[in-house]
Amino acid sequence: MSSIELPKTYDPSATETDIYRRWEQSGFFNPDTCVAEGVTAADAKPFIIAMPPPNVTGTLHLGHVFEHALQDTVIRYHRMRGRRTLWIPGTDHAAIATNAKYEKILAKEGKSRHDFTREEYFRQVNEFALDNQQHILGQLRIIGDSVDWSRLAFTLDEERERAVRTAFKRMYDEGLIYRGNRIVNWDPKGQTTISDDEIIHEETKSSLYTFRYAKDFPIPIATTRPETKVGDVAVAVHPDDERYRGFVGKTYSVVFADTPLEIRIIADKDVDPTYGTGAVGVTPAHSLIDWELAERHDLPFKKVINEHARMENVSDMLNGKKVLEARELVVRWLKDKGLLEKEEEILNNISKSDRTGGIIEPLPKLQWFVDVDKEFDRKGSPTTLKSIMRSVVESGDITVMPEHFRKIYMHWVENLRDWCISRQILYGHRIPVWYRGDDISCDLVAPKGDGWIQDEDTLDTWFSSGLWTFSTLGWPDTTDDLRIYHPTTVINPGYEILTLWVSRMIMLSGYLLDQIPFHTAYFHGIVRDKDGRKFSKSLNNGIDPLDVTRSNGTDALRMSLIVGVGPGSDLKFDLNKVKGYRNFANKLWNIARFVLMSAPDDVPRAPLTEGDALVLEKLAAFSREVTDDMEALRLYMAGEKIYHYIWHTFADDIIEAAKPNLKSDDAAVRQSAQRMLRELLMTSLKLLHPFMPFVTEELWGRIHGTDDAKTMLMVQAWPVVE
RNA sequence: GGGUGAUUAGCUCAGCUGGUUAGAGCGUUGCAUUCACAUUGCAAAGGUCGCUGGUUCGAAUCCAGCAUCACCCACCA
Repeated sequence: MSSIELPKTYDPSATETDIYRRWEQSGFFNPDTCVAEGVTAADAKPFIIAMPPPNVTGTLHLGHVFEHALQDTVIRYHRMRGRRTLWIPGTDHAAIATNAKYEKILAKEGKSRHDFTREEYFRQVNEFALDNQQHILGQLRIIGDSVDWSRLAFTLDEERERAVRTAFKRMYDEGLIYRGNRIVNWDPKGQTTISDDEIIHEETKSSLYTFRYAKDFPIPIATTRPETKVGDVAVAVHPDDERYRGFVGKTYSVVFADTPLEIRIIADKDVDPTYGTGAVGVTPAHSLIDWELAERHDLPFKKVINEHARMENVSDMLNGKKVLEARELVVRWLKDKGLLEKEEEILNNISKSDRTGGIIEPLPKLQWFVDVDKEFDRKGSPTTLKSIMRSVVESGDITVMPEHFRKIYMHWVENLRDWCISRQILYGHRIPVWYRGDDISCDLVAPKGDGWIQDEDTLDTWFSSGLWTFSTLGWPDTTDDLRIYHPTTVINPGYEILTLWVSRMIMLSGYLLDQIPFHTAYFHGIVRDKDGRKFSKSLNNGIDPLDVTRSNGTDALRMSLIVGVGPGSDLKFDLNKVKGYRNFANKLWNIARFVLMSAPDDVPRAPLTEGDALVLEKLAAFSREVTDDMEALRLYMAGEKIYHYIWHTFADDIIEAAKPNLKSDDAAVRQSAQRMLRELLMTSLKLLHPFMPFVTEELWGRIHGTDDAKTMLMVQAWPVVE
């Protein structure tokens, strides 16, 4: 073999694009191709990750690189391990977020969604989304994702639409999806309902007002939202409260803020007699707890706030006023009439929409829900969606990493309420239900005949992503893909979507397939800036990962995000750490340079000296140790160990010790050293490849040639077989 | 109000089921360098492992309590 000359330094920008192209063209990202080409055994154990689909209109941020570095490292390891390895890529239509983004664009042009027909508007948003998709998919290539592009999916494409409608219909037919008039979280800014999990709470100072509806009203009540009190129908007290017992059952007619009210006094044990005045003004239309109270006591409800957060159905004084204005007016009215007994400052939580920041108004609306407590038959015994979600985690069928998220999950499941899945935006999966007069039809397609009108609402984006692990594999058809690749092996999302996404996958996969969606849920944390703050537009502390990649190489960035970051823990992004791994890539480059210069000839059969044999034995033991870490998903450990071995054992100790032997007069000593160093280099490249795929593949190609795709490092056998 | 996690060198973090002088990277200081690599090498300084008790022959590691920080959940009117 002729000697190979390497430049003195490694230049990632000169090689990465070409290497990715070579990987992609080989077809080996697709496990079926690996089997067909004999790279992977046909009966190999499968290993599958369904990528958490990034928002279709998003741009790549460090959080993505972190998440994808973890997944790609795991995927590459298992592929080299000989497993039938599939990483499914895709994007999420992110209904509300995408819709909001597009409406902003329209607003800039002085237009709104009302300027278009529903179909035209949808077409435009979808086109916008798919244009953007190309952008983010290109970025995933830059960071080296070894995903099977032939299985690319989008949560709102035709195949996924069929899956969504099938899932909806099955659940509808079984009574697990129902339409009901209930209090929902209304976002006046986004003009849509949202689920409980899309709400964020912000602690704020508010005033707590204690007052009476009228002079002759016997019980004072307290509230932070006086304007809603025009919707009151009752006052609830604790049944054992001596102060108020005598009034229970009576009804009072009062005129409150010029609005006539009929207030009944009821007793309910949910009322805390020690808080405030021990009496609650009941506003069934604008408070979930009051709605439930009203149902128990058969009270009417009166809606006084509309979808634009303005007052309605009340006195002229308040009608049409915004909620906050109305609050001031009511307080002034109370003061004028001498009805305000106390005003104090308290801390309480304001609910806002996670997506739009709009202040949530609880409103009664006719919406679609998933019933998590309804019993249905599963193999002859009754169960519920909630109990499916509970049991697979409790039993350990699904492993949760780190373990403490299990508790958080279980606690969340215990307190779960029905899931509101209908949204009043146009971009998303339209509810597959049609109405004609009193007739209703739920099916995959519109019913035959004239006059059927489809439900106007669309589905919560998480409903479609909840089907992700199997909608990407051909479900509802019983495909080979589904048989071979489901359940998937690992899912690797951020812990912030444990409830929004992971729980829904468990629910829907459990119900529709009677399978868990994945065996292990490995949650990662959040990438923060140097000072531990979240990256945000308002702080202007954003870092474009592609800038980091350009100057340091993708490998260095990936490695800096993996080493030393345990499951579930947040990490502070540190450019110096990236630079450290850029230096490491260069160090490896020079190790290879030295080895190829000192051992230009491949002498695999040269007899080993005792010392060199010992080095290789230690290397084998080290490889086994690293393999254990990889199997247990301790990437942060494995990465650090490999780094340390290559730099401080291989380079600092072994190479230095070998130098005299390479110059020895004894040919046997020389050849032994040459063989030992070459084996060390090849094994090091293999061990490091999952973490730093580009530089290792580049070196491998320079040593072994690039003519035959099968010689690529990506598909070489891992140093430890079993 | 309930819950979870964190607290180890100047900084960022490892330290699994308790066992000899507590580790890494970065940073700092000193020295070296025509030798594969200055994107380098060698060496050094630097920690009473948040606090208080307990269990133990022995605890950064287990238990209890406390403190500070962060996060999650919750419709207290």
